[in-house]
Amino acid sequence: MNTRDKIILIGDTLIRKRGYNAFSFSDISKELNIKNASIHYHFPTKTTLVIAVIQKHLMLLEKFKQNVTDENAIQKIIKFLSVYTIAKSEGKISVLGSLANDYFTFEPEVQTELKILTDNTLNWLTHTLKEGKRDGIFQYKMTDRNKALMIITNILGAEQLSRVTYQHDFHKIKENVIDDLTK
Amino acid sequence: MNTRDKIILIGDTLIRKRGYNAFSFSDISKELNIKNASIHYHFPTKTTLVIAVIQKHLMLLEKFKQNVTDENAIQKIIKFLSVYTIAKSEGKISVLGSLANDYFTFEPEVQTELKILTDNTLNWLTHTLKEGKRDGIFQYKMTDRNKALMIITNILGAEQLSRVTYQHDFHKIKENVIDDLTK
DNA sequence: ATTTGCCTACCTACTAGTAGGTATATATAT
DNA sequence: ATATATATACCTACTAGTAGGTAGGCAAAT
Repeated sequence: MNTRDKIILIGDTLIRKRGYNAFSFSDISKELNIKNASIHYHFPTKTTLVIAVIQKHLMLLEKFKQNVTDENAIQKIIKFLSVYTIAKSEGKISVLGSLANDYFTFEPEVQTELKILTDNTLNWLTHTLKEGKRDGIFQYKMTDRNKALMIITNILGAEQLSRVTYQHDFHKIKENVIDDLTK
Repeated sequence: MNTRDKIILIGDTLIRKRGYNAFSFSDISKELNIKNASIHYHFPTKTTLVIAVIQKHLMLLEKFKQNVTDENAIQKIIKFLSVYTIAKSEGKISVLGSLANDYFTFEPEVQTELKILTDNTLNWLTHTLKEGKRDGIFQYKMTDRNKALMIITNILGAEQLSRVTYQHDFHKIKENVIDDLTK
């Protein structure tokens, strides 16, 4: 892996473990054993780095969508949630959750990119729920987008809350989300 | 109001609007038109300030509990959720949500206080749900604590997500939580 | 006379970011 | 093949500004 990609990877981890405003370029440079100025060679500002991190996740989301296109709705949802579970087991919350928290401290460009990632995620979830309902796998009364909102907020909230309470709470919430959908 | 309480109030607002790691003592001193060092007179460290903020919310929670003791479960839940709605309309998320995000950047004492606030909130919610179920007002299959977890994560997640999407999403999620409980 | 609540004036450590230099590799022109 | 130019990826050394925090002084209230 080249240095640029390593910086993105470490930045991503720091954002999701500690938060955007709780890490500095020197955290990254120390881990890579290069100098602070060298990080600025690859990313002139912290803003350009966080945008690169968001764009990596936009790419990963597209890949994920393609990987699960042939599966049924319930399998899609289970795999979607397992992405958050795996990250959680490594002490990381989602970029979406972490950066949403710091939303008002960002420059407009970052806010725009984050909006795109959020909309993409929410749209995929909405569409997948609709598909599952059409196929008689899922039951719920509210609109598809509202159900998507309920599920995504359960996950984002669970990531946060289980930092304070117990890791186990995250898994309980995830199980409840799936049980509730399939009844 | 004395200066100490003003500092707590401004600190509280900054934490909930921008996050713990995105504000400094000078943000507070500028707003109060006093010097940076004077903040340190009241709160020797940033840690002591955030603890005072959490403890204020512990007090407010106790007051809230007392205020609603005579109401029925559904009214209790509605009033509980409206606390978050009012804050949201002022651009503030809950202390719980904001500080949970920065959990790993805190000293142990802060983590302990935050755990207490979280447990108190969760316990009250669990107890109120149980009460409503006993009285035939609420219907749900999972355990009381699990239901409490689902509701609180919906709210915490909604606070975050609606920063990125639309203010309106927060209200939709809140309505869904109440509708789902009462069916 | 002591406490309260602020002040001036400072400190150290760190932040993001810049200027300018260098070794190495690669591409191009002679 | 050799000289030259260019790009890459780092470096040292620096800047201006901010972070949290401290020492000691002073006026007013208790």
